[in-house]
Amino acid sequence: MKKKLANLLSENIPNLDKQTIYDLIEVPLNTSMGDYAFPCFKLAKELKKSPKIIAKELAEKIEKVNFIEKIECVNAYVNFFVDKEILLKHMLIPILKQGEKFGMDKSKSKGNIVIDFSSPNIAKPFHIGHLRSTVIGKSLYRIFEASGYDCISINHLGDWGTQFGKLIVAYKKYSSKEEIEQKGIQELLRIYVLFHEEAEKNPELEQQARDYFTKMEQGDEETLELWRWFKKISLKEFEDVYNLLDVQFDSFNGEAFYNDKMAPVIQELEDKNLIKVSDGAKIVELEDMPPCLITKRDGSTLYATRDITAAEYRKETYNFEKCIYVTALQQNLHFKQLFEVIKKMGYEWYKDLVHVPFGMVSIESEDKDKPAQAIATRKGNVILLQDLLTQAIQKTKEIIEEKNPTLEDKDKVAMQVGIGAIIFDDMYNTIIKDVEFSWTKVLNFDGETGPYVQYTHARACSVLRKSKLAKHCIRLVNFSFITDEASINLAKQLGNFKSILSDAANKYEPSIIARYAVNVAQAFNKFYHDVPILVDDYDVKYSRLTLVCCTIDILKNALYLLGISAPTQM
RNA sequence: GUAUCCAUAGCUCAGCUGGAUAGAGCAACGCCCUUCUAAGGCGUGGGUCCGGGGUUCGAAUCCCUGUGGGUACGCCA
Repeated sequence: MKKKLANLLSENIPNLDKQTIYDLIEVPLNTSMGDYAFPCFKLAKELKKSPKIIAKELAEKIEKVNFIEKIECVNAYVNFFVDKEILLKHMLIPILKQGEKFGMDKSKSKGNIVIDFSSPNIAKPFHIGHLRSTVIGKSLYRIFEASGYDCISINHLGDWGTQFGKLIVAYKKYSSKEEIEQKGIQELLRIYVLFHEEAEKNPELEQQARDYFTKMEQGDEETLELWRWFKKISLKEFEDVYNLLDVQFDSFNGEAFYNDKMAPVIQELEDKNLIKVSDGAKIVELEDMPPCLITKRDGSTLYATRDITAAEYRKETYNFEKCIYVTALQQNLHFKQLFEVIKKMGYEWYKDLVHVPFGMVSIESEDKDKPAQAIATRKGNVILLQDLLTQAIQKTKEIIEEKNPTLEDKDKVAMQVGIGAIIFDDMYNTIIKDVEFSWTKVLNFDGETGPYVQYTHARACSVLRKSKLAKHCIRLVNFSFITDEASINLAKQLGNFKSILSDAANKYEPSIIARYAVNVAQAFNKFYHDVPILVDDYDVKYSRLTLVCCTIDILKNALYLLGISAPTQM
């Protein structure tokens, strides 16, 4: 539609090329200003005439063609009113034809994208700080999958390091086999916190922890046995969480996986003359930023070493078009350094490495005047995801009992909606923003929330159910019966899906999908309120039901892209 | 100190590749269920777009600068 308009305009504007004209065309906020608008400011310079006069001349010059209903000139804008029937056809027919597949290019024809996300340090319980990476990563997975890529999800587990040395010390001093087997990760957390409390008084403990970790690195069977045991217990808990959130990983290759793969990479850095020795540590010097540490004074490896190794391994294994790291903003420098080292190694694919950073989560202070508190597992200042989800599901159940007590499958729906609320809340704002966790806010299901979108979807499904017409029956239709503003506005929103999806993919920003879902829901609710759907007149009813069907598909797809399920009743 | 991110309504935020009167939600107050799910819709109030310069016909948006806050900066990840 916009292209057609650009063609039409370019016939009348010889001094601008078609693409420029296309880019200049805007969609006015207010429908009283037409469906599309062309601002004439750019032309003013070239033609050396006031933009108002140009707009007026242009409006008179353009011949009316079939799809244009009216051309108006307001100030320096030429406003186009498109024939509503043609507009509706253009927006809705592709959705009606393709249904749930609309806008979802699952051909995997564009190559591979590796997404590294969630990646928690294990042996600590899953808390709200881990949630963001998990939820954003999963959404990006679906966004790129729907954009034609084959995605590979990698959980780069933090399953190696001094923290395990600490746990071994703590286990031997404060716990027992029975207690850990009985209480699982709760017990691991308890002794981990206790370790840090004791280590403040007795720094000797830290050294013991480092010694145990060194033993692990040297292949000491007794400590490795404990490590494997802790890892197994942790993974069990993580799997429960991933099942609840419906997240799957193609690979769990974490830090331990790269233990035996780093030596050749260090050698490669040496061979390429990138290594310098500073204070006994091996570093790579970088321009405009601090050097990247490759090995410690004692020869052991670091975070960056593992990430360089992992990047090379992933390129070899998956031959990715992009490799995306979903981590907190705090790791900005690390990734800048990592990408720069890869570049210095001579790999052109350093350009395909992308860091998608998100803001920090803190916990709202009970005293409102005090600042929010940082999450700190060591201090026990955490909100566990299990608790959060339990509360959200409980709250949902109460609302269902109150609003829709005869609903079937209450427990299932409560889970879908409660979890959906949490996921949606985490991605509704631009992901770079810091989040201050607040129980009252996260458990409020009014307004721009996941439940609002889900509710709208369920409402649309309900109308369709009551119509007694099957969804697949509602296909081609005479759109001349749709003339009111609420319907047309809804159709326009529905027609935006594809461009919203590509915008979200280009910006690595799931919030764009979330906000779009709310816009569609708002447009539908307005339509639902203003326009009776199940009326006696068959043609009117049928054409309005097309809008209902399209809304169902679009909302379902938008929620899918966010990793949220769309119940048909709630 | 250096780098980086952020600053828009009481609160949480959209808008930022420059364009028409700066938009939502929450909170507050008022209205709408004998009609398809009121987890909804409508209305009212609420703004020095952090300050100051600059570029431009035009700046919340771009550039410079100041302020306030977050984060990171060699042997953690």
